[in-house]
Amino acid sequence: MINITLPDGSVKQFDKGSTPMNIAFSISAGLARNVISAKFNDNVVETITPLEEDGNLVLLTFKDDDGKQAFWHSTAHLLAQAITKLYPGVNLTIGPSIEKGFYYDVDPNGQAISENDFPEIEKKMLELARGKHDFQMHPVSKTEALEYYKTKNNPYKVELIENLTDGEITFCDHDDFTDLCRGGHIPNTGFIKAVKLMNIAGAYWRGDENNAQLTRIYGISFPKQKELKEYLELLEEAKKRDHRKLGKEMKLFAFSQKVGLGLPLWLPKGAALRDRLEKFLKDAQENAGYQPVVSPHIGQKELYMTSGHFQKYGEDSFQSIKTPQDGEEYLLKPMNCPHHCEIYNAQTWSYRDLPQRYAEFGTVYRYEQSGELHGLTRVRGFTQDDAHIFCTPAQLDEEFKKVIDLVLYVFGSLGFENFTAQVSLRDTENPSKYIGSDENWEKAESAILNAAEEKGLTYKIVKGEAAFYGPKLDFMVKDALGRQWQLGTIQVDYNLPERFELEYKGSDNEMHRPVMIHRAPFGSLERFIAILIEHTGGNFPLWLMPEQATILSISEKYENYSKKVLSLLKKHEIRATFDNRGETMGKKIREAEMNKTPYMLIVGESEVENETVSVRKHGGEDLGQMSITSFAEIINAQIDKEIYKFEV
RNA sequence: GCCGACGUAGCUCAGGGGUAGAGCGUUUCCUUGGUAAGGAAAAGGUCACGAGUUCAAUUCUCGUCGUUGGCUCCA
Repeated sequence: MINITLPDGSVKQFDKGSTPMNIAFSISAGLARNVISAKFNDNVVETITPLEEDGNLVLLTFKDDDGKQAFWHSTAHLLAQAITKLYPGVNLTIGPSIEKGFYYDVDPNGQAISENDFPEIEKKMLELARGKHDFQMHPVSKTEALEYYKTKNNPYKVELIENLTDGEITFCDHDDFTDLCRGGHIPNTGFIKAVKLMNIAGAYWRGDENNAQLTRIYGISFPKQKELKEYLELLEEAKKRDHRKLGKEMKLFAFSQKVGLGLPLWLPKGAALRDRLEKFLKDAQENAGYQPVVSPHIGQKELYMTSGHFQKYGEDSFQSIKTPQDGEEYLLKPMNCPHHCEIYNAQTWSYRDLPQRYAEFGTVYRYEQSGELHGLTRVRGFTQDDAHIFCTPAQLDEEFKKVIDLVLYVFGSLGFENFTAQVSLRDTENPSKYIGSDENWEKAESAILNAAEEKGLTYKIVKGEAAFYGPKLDFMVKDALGRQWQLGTIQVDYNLPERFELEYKGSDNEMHRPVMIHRAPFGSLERFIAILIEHTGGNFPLWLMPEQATILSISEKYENYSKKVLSLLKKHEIRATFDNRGETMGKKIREAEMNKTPYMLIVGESEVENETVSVRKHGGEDLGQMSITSFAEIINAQIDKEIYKFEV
């Protein structure tokens, strides 16, 4: 007998070799019908895996994340089977589950698979699924496994197997299909009732652009048709929040082919929104002891040779700017830090002067790959809310923590609660990607980890994601479609101070090297605003809204009074417009609703008589008639609630 | 940069080898209206650009540019 501990803490005895499915049955038949996977001692196992020892068992259904993963991974097998049947000769590679669904990478071996083929593949998959074929794992020896795929002429699987150790290699069979697989399946294909192939894309084998390009098919599946329908509807809703669509509709920004790829143009409403965000952060930074600085948009090539940026990125960047004089080379500024280092170097410093915190909304230009450009989230010209803190090594921890506070304040004020903190460290196996000594890197990395710990951040560590000069703490936020973007970033840097020979005089009367913190709470204004648009669906906090109120006159007769209201609102610093067109009230309200205007002020005979406005909120709530002053109070109270001061 | 899809009016999109359509928006006229579309008329397009096939190309083919979904990259 073995003792199985269930999630509720209860311990039950079962025969040795009982499977999770046996155990599910012993609890209830209903549960057993829905169990698709299981976790034994934190490892995902099959529902038919015999359990041989005591342990904790979690039975998983499609509602559990791990259950979904098993479900989707199993569907990937099904996709592979369908493709193999429809396109004999394709070479299968890998087919994992992902956050939302699964994909399979195949080498089509010269055959063309396109989106047009999806319906046929989906049909085949469902047809195969209906056979209720069991997924069955069995171990194979390395020799056997290699033999199997060599016969099939599949170099990809052979490569995968060669990197595995004998004894840990398993195949998974279902129906007449066999695939190399480490496990995590649902009991049988019959659970898969709804399948949708989402898109097709090129992907490099093993993610290396020097390797062959494979065809990747993305898909998603569900136990019920209804769930698929709901998922697709959710996707449609998300698309409505796309910042590229809303940015155009709300006249915030535009792109022009004539101006150039990835070079955003800010229209008046968007520029004003940006301005408000800048002012918001400038106020907070002033309270936090930052000093504004300004540096030019270009700098001598030599500057970026000193920093190392040119050696690292020069080839793939905008090329140098020609001058009438021979031998002069200037570059568009890709980073503000070299300039700020020279600002620090403009005078001599004592340890008593540190930290120096230099802040600049600096516009930088980077030649991003054309395929990578994406609305405002990935552009070639953008403005960083950049600052560099020059401090003594002893001040580093404190300064770093203060920056975390500032970033959290910014995110909190703008409603970004669902961020991921990511500590990006260097890839120690690839030292040529980085500059500076091991000692400096270790100091910088431990400073970040300590600060993140002390601030109680939940963070994940990613090796190999550091900047070339130092490790980072990044704050990542997802867009409407679930794609993750880096917004805020804080970086510790011992290396640029060395390269720029930055110094201060210590209490010991000797010269010392300061440490630098690079930081940007927004990251870039462009990307931040893009994500803000997607999170709010264009319904920004009132203090950011381009248009806070609009006056809708019931007829043109009330033009004079409406204009008076408009000027009163202006006196109260409320951004308002006046719609005096000869349209019906229904139409004006509809348009204001579509426009996302937070407050509609209706003006007719009664309002003129009483010197009031009738207030309708976006969404339909009727606040009734009130004086302009009362309305202004409501607006200001709401703004005060939304935006608060950053205190150090 | 790589693989795939797409590019028709200001916007959203339909169409299709014989030089174009809808809705919304715009303009004008009628209507002067009380909480999500009042009515009518008009203007508006080298069908992204270039080449090829064809009697004829916006439609088919190729190329370029752009957009887009991924991959790679991201100081």
